[in-house]
Amino acid sequence: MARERYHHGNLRRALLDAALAIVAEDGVSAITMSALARAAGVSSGAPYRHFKSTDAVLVALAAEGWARLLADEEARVDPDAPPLDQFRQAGVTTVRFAVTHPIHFRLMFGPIGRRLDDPDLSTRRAEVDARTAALAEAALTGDADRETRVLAAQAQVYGLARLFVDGVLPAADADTAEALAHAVTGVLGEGLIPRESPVQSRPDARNQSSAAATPASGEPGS
Amino acid sequence: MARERYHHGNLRRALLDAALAIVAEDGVSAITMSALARAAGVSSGAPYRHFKSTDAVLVALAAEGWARLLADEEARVDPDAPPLDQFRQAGVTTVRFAVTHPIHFRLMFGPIGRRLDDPDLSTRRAEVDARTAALAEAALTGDADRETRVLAAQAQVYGLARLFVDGVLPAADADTAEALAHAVTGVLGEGLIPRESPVQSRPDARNQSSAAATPASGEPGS
DNA sequence: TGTACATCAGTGAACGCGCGTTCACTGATGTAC
DNA sequence: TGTACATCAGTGAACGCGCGTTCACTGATGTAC
Repeated sequence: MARERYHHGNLRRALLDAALAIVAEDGVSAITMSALARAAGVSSGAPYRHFKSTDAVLVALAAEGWARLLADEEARVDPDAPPLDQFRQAGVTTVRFAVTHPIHFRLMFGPIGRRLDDPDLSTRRAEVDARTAALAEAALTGDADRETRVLAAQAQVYGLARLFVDGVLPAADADTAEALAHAVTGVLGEGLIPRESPVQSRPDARNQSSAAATPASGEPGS
Repeated sequence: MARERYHHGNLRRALLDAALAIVAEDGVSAITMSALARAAGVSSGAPYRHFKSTDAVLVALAAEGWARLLADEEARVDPDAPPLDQFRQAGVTTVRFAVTHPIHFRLMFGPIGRRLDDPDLSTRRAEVDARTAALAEAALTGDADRETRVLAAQAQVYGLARLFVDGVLPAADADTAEALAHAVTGVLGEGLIPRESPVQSRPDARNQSSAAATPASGEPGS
C-alpha cells in the first residue's frame, strides 16, 4: 500500500488486479505488459519478474478462478443434504460465481482455461470437474439416459451463467442471480409443462422481456 | 479467384473469410488490418476501402451470423408444427448453428455482438430476438412462472450451444449436436426425474464423462 | 545486537519490429454520347 | 461499335508510435555468524 518504496511488496497480486481492471475497462485485448506495468505504477521491465507474458497473467487468473469456485462450492453445498439438492446447490453456486466473478469465469471457460500445459490451472480445474462429476453421479441414478440428464442439468446451469456473463441477461447482484438460478433449475426438475395443477402459482411476472427476476419456485423431486 | 488482377473482385468477402481463418487459427487477438491484407494477398492499405477498423470486420461477421441464424431457423422450423415443437426446433437449430459456425456464434454473443451503434447488426439481432420471443410466447402459455420457464428453456439451449463452442464438450458434427440437443431439450420437457416409468429406456450409455453423444430420447409434452 | 554478504525485486534506458494510418499514384471498370 | 471521361479499387511507400524484451544497474531484504 505505502507508495514510493523501491520494492512493491506484492507486485504479483497488483498485476493480477491490474489485469482484471483493464479487462473490465477495455477488454482482454487491452492487456499488454506495458499496460500492466503502468497500471501497477511500476517500470516496464518489472512485470517480467513475475510473468513471462500476458497469457501467463491470464492463465494465473483462470487458475485463481477455479480455486475460488471450488472454495465457493465447498462453502455453499450442504454435505448433509440429499444428493440431488447438493447437485442443484452446486449449480446455483456456479451461477452466483459467474455473476460475482465474470472476468474469471470468461477466462476459465475460454481458450485460456483450456491450457493443459499449466499444471496449476489444469489440476485446479480437474478438482472442480471431479467434484461435479461425483455430485452428478450421486444425484442422478438409474441408467435410463443418465448421461443425457446430467448434460441437461449442466447445460442449463452453464447457460444461465453465461447469459449473465455475456450480457444477454442484465447485470444482477449475487442474491438475485442465485434466486433466479434456483427457480430455473426447479423448472428442469419438474419439467417444462406443469403436469396437473400449475405448480402452486404465485403472483409474480414483473419485468418486460426474459429478464424478469422471478425468485422462488417449486422444489425438484427427492 | 483469378490471381494477378489489379482489382480483387470481392475483397470485402475475402477479408471476412480471412478474418474467420485467422480467428480459427490464432484467436481474435491476431486480427490486425495488416494481417487481413496479408491473408487476402493485398496491399496494406487496401482493407480500408471496405472496413475502417478490425472491429468493423468483426461487427460485420456478427451481423452475418445473425442473418444466417435467422435463415436457418426459417428453414428448419416447421410453421405447421405445434407451438412447443416449433420452439424446441428453434432451440435445436441454435445448437446446430453454434456447432457449424462457432466463430460467428462467439462474436454474436460477445461484446462485439452488443454494439448497438451498428444498425445492420442491431436490426438483424433484433429480428431473431423478436422471432424467438414470439415462439416462446406461443409455446409456453399460462401465467404461472411463465417467464421463468421461458428462461429455463433459453438457458438450456444457450448452455448446450456454448458447451460446444467453448470446447467443454468435444467437437461434434452438426447432426450429432442436433441429436444431442433434441435429447437434452426432451429432459427439460419431461423433468429431470422420471415420474413413474423411467422414460422408455434405451440401451445407450456410451462414452466416458459428460461427453456422451446420446441421441434420441423422449418427446416433450404437447 | 552488529556486521558482511548473498539474494532478490524493481529501475530506466535502449532496441527492433510490426501495426495503424495516410496519400499521391495507377490500373480497371462502367457509362454517356 | 467506338471514344472520352468519371469513378473506383488497389498500390506501395512513408511515418510515428507503442509494445515486447533485454540488461547492467541499484536499492532493499534477509540471514549467517
